[in-house]
Amino acid sequence: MLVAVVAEGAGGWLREVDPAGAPAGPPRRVADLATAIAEREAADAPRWIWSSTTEIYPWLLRAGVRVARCHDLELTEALLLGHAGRWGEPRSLAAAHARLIGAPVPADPRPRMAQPPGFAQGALFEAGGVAGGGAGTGGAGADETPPSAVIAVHADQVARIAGTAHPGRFRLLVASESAGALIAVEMGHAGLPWRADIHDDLLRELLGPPQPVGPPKRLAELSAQVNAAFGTHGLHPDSPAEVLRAFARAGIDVPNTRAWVLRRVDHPAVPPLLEFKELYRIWTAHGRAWREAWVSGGRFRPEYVPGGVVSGRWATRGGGALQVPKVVRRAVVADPGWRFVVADAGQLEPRVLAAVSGDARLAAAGGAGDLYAALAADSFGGDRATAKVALLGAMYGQTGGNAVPALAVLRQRYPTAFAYVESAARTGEAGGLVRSWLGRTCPPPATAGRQAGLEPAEESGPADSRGGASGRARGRFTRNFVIQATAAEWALVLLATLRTALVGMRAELVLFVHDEVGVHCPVQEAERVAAAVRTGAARAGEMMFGDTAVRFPLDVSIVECYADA
DNA sequence: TCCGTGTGCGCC
DNA sequence: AAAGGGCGCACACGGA
Repeated sequence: MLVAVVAEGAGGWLREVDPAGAPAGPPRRVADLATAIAEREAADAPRWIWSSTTEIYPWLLRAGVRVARCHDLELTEALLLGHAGRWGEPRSLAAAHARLIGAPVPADPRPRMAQPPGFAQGALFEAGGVAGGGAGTGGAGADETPPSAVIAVHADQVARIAGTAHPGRFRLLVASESAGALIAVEMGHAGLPWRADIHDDLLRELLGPPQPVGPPKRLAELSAQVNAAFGTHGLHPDSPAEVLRAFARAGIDVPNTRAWVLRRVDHPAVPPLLEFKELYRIWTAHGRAWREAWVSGGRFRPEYVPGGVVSGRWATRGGGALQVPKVVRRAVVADPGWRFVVADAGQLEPRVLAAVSGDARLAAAGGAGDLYAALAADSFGGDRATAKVALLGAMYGQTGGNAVPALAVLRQRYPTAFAYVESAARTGEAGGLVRSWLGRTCPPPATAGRQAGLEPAEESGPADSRGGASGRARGRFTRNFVIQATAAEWALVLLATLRTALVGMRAELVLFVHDEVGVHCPVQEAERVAAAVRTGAARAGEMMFGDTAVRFPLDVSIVECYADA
């Protein structure tokens, strides 16, 4: 069953909807929306249709209400607009409804910086003007009684989904995207356990004791060593311009000061410079200031943004939760008597390539525990490293360097898989659109390929098909998109499946980094959680690709500290 | 002083 | 000749 919902102050409106999207009962006004949703959830757990999980669900969670399923109209609208090649059009409920009735389409509101507790609800959830201020709508036609806009847009989306290239897959995409939105809010609500005392010890160990003024001791020492090596005073090692000038004075010409460039430079300033860069990074990006901003009550609470990346990967708004340096993960420690179950999907992207391309030979390799080893045994004379470079090169668009002979082997031995990524690249170079397995669509060149900025008067279209730099860049982008976006879908399906499996346990999802999930649970539940995550991975493969030889093995560990995973 | 851009590195 | 995809974040820099 489906129930459309719209908030209005602390209350709201509910109305049953049938699978085709038509109203299946009268609209019902409730004074206490959270309680009404909780009661209905306990009764038969319908799929809730609402404008935006990000807006409504934090408020429900704070009221102690969890839901099993939803249909997020905004996220779905974005997926459908993208599928139709209309990237960038407003996707709010108000905009979708305006398009539907031929009214002027309002722009999407700017993403807010942060959401303080008790953020106003009300007008957020209904299309502009439709709610009409609640009680005042008595004189309007019945069709405009809330949640009429929610119902109308949902019905329209159901119809548009049916018109996509693979409706069954697209439905799975919409369901997992919506589930991901629920999970993102729940993860932000739960937070990642974070031990401030260990974090402090770690910072002191790496950076030395804090100084009354300026950087910690170790950083000051390294800075002095760099200056001594250059014969300078007051040079700031984090200033690329100053470092470049210093190298130039020493007769060393480097294009930039990136670590991998400096590593090949023979000069006494290089070792302390490299160490400085590494530690300075930790001090500025994950030091005390960071912790005071993002860690509270023993939990790191970033804000996740599902679908924040065009490929469908999540992003974060503040806190950098997807880039916590490995050394800093020592501060992520389970509560007493609890554990982390951390699962990492190994070799996910090459396995996805094997599955989506339907290359039987590559799929056979993908049925093994180590895909690269199987690939090496099959076609590279047992040379695993070369096999890996070749496959990664094919997926990222590398065509030169050491990988050339290996790529030729790949092309000859796995022509179907090779053709899959080559086709995606050619489509992108010609200005076309490519899609993930479930139907997420890449942005058009006007949006995505702006980097090189060489575009003359002709905007989109096959302007670059003859091979300009920006055309090739877009080819690499679309080549990778079909893989990365499908891998993101697999991870999302796994996450949604796992979430359902955890219902009834005390276990909580607390971590999701592209192809890695983490669950915080009592030690007694750890084995059950580990089994659930393995089952989830197998289910995700089946739900996405049906009967395929490709396996998606997980590396699962049960640890007290995230750094040990 | 403010703010947009560039640089460089963290993660996958 | 070589040629790598996607992000977030903090700082330095430089123009307004």
